[in-house]
Amino acid sequence: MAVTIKDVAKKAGVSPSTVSRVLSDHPRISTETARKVKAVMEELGYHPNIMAKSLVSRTTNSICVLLPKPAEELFSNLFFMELIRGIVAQANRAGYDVLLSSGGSEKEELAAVSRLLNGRRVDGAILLYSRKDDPVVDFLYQHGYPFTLIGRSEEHPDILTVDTDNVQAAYDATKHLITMGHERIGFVSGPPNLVVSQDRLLGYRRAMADSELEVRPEWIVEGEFLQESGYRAMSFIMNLPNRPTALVVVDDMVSFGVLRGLHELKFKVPEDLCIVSFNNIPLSELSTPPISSIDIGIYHLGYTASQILIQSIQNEGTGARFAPARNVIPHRLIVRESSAFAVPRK
Amino acid sequence: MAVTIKDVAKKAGVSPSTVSRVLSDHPRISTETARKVKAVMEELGYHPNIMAKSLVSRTTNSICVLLPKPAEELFSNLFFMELIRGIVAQANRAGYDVLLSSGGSEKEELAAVSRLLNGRRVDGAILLYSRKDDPVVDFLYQHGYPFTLIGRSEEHPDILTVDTDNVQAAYDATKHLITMGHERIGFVSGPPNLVVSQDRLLGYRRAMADSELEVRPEWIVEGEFLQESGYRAMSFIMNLPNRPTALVVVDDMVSFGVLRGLHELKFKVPEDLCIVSFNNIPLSELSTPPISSIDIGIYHLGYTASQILIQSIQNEGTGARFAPARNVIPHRLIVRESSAFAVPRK
DNA sequence: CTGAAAGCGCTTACAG
DNA sequence: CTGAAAGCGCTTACAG
Repeated sequence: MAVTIKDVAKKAGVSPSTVSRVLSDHPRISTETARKVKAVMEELGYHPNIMAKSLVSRTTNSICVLLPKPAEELFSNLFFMELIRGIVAQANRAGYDVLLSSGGSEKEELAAVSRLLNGRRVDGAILLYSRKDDPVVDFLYQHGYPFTLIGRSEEHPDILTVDTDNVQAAYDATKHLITMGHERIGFVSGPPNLVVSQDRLLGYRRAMADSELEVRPEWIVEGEFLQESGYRAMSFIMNLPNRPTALVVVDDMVSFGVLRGLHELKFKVPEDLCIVSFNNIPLSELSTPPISSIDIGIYHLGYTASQILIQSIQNEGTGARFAPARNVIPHRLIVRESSAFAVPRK
Repeated sequence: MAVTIKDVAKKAGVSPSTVSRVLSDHPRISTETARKVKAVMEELGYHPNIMAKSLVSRTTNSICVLLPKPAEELFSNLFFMELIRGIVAQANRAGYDVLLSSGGSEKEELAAVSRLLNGRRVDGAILLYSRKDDPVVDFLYQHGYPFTLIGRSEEHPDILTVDTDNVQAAYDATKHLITMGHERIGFVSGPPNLVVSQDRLLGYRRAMADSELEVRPEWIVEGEFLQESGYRAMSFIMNLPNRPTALVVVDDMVSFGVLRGLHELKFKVPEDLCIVSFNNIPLSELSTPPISSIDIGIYHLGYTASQILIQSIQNEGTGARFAPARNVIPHRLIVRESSAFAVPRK
């Protein structure tokens, strides 16, 4: 049987209320009493029961993170791990625990969220993905539970989100290639129904248009956030009659596939084809050649998501809102060897 | 204010006890009553308060996973993510929630564990690393809390662990190279104080000894579980007068460094040097060339760790023990291009 | 098969 | 500054 507040109270010759007050550093407690009670707690090895505290305080000091279903694991595990590291680091710093949840099916996912939030096991949630018409988002939104979306929601512009300005990021990536003298630039995209694919494609188009460069439909290939996509895209793109001299690739993992495909086809990077991609996962500087990539600050995204979620939990009821609904984490282009080839001027 | 058991009881015209019994599928409840109560629960949108339940049942249906400190993040994030995926999948299936915790310093780590276990917030813990003289292990062990170690403990042979037979795995890897005709085989190791480095080195030595092959000290290089280590090792090893024709490398990430180093030095894999490494992370089949690797079933390791932990939690008190203390997950060699070069017979 | 009562370990107005 | 009491939402012997 664990030591309770009563045991401490009895041994210290005070009431349970007093022990509780010492525990929460209540101001109106004499230094003497506090000292004595603390000594007894130490002596008895007292540890407050978190569940009991939660029950009465109606707050859990926990948040949950919802992993996407395996089927939708479009990004690399590296991406999620980095996100989670950021979330856990910030949450722990703020005194919050992080609960991980991953539903098998969409139904299970919703059931899990309902159990955790309705069951008052966590104070809020972070969603690591943004789908269209997500029932989980609807659930959280309708019940008024605090939550943060890593990504962007088109349906609910007022919910808390942390995101990259993907349009601008793609614009920057494309502009970099244009500055290097490239005029025929292709785009290897992800699943067309994902907001991130759309945004990055749009940024690419804008940069091309701003420089009055042609975008041919066959230069744009859609696929998954998987190496295979990049791999497969190469045999198509490199066989085009007037093929691009550079590519903007939607994700580093896809770029790995691109590199492998080019290697097999005996093309050289960056001489035959320049590449810039997104996310700057740790491996992108280790490939042969190292890949130029837009660093979107994954850890920072997670860290911020946790921060604004906890803020909104703690300000619940007060109505105060410190973070804007949409939080954009700055990105920056890291230039490496894969784009280090200037096209000779004609 | 959320709907409680009392609200349901009142509306259904029964006592709270009955509602509670319906909730836990108590056998001695009439079908009629159960039906009615369930209907009311549905109607009112009742969700049991998990904290209240935990408080009285003295069990949380949660486990925590302790991430290694950033400083000790020797393995790749990919490795941990895969482990966590396995843990979360099994735990959720068994009706358990998973709490993630990562201490900044060793002190914070211990404080977190103490808070979670002593504070009865979780029923048990999984440690993702095995250090020597780990105070966290000592703490859990002395308090008799259920926990599982992913790795091997030399100090406490009786604690629950899930592990790879690393000696055998390294033996197999080395034997594979020997079978291909290699006689001068080197070993790129990890930090010498880690059990996994020691075990794999031992397996290598045994395989070499069994085949009566010489092991020269300069063929063995120690480092970190980082790409840099492999990278740096190459300029040393490839400049040896009588250099190896094959290498056993302690980890796939290190192999990536090895490949990069060899590429820069203009050596070809597998023609100039064959490579076999460990862990078979998803990327090892995507490098140029794809790396032969010992698949240690990372997801499976996590899955099993969760399984035996939850088993031991549920059998606590009964004294029953279904899993042996040490659980070994089988490994297997995946041969790829990096070792697909047979040394010509002399 | 069902209910009244006690209790899990804590907090917090209300008094004093 | 401190204590007695009520209560957070649930479970579970004990009766009947």
